Amino acid sequence: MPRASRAEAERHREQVIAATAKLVRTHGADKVSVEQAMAAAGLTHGGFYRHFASKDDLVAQACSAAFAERLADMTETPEGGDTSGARAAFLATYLSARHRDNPGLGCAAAALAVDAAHAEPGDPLKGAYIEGVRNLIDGMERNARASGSTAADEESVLVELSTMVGALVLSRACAGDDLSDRILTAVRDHVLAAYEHTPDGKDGSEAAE
Amino acid sequence: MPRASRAEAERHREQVIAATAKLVRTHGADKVSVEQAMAAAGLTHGGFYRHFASKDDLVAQACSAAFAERLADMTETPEGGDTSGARAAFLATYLSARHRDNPGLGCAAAALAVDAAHAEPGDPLKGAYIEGVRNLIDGMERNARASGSTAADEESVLVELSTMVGALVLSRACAGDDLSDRILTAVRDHVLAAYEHTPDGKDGSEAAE
DNA sequence: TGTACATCAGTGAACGCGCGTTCACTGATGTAC
DNA sequence: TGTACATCAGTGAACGCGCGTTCACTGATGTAC
Repeated sequence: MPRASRAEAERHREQVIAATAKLVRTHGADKVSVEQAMAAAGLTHGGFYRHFASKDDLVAQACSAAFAERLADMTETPEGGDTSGARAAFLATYLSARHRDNPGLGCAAAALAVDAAHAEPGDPLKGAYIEGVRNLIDGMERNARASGSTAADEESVLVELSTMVGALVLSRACAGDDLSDRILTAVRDHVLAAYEHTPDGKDGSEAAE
Repeated sequence: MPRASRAEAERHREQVIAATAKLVRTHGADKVSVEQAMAAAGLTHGGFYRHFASKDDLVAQACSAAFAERLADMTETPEGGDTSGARAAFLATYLSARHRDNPGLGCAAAALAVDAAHAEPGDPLKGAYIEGVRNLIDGMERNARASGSTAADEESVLVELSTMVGALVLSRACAGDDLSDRILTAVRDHVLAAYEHTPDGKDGSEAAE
């Protein structure tokens, strides 16, 4: 494959970013090699630098892409029609065993938090992560307001996000042990219970995909 | 230094573990080299395998040591005499900028969660982490009961731990940005407010070191 | 208590490996006429 | 529309580096007598 058309090259670039977005959430930024990322688009590693300035550049773009995936999911759901149960369903899905066991398709804020924390101030990953979290918080606030929740202020959203991210991160770290499910269940019950006391709150505990 | 006495060798081993417990929380398990760990005891890397079976072995021991440090802190505080404000002080300290900015001296559950999540089932780090979290949860339950809290059941403790770990992890990932402080403050206010409604709850928001 | 010897903590060089990055090269794509 | 040429996406080998691990060696420590 000595020369691809521009359209093909662009598709390759997108494939590499999408694959890296998944790999990076599953294994961590340092465990994904340039070779693996390129192989995901059927390419060898040599052509990497025609697409990206550096590995850090790719990782940052993959981080943004991972956040964007989830944001698309979040804003999609309410379009279905019924907005009342959507939020409960979102929470139940977030705190499901399926989400715990598939970090590659899941929340970037949880999966990349430690990579972002270890990134130096100048690292593009840090910027991409912070922007992603900002957008995520905005999305949660909008959804909370749309569903008529009483807890739509920033503080409530920050607490809720912290609780959910913490539960997911801890349950992944304890995966394989009883404790992992107990954390997920306890937090899911707690967060959902808070919404049964809300105007149009519904029990969505079995609404996960 | 061609041969140290047994007592010296044992002290060296402890120094290496203690230093690694700090390094691993600050930079992540993969970013700490055998050479760095040994240098912390003034040694060269060659003698490493007289102390540890492998790097993974050292990391697992460092993980256990990191959890043990924190548990010692937790059980120490109430001895001071006044148990009522101790828990609020612990929470405020946990959610302080100081804790965020010094992961090397801080909570192992938060700092090592992602490393533990990436560890394979057989990896000794995973076992050490899970045991550490178990002990931490037990300690929190005991403290909650000792302070007469109404939320001393396992479920409440799991929710509280998730919230605190999530807030710390997110605030570290966003360090340098406004958002980082906002997360810490929001969650600190929220968690402390929960204790003002408790029998002997006191406002400990400024009790942090 | 002294002596002779075995043990073993620590050294420093070397190994093999995987990684990010660079580079000369290839040949189809894209463009200028 | 065709031709001639420049561009540049992708290849594969090579680089330098840091890492975990191994090993022959050193010489003080620990022990047996």
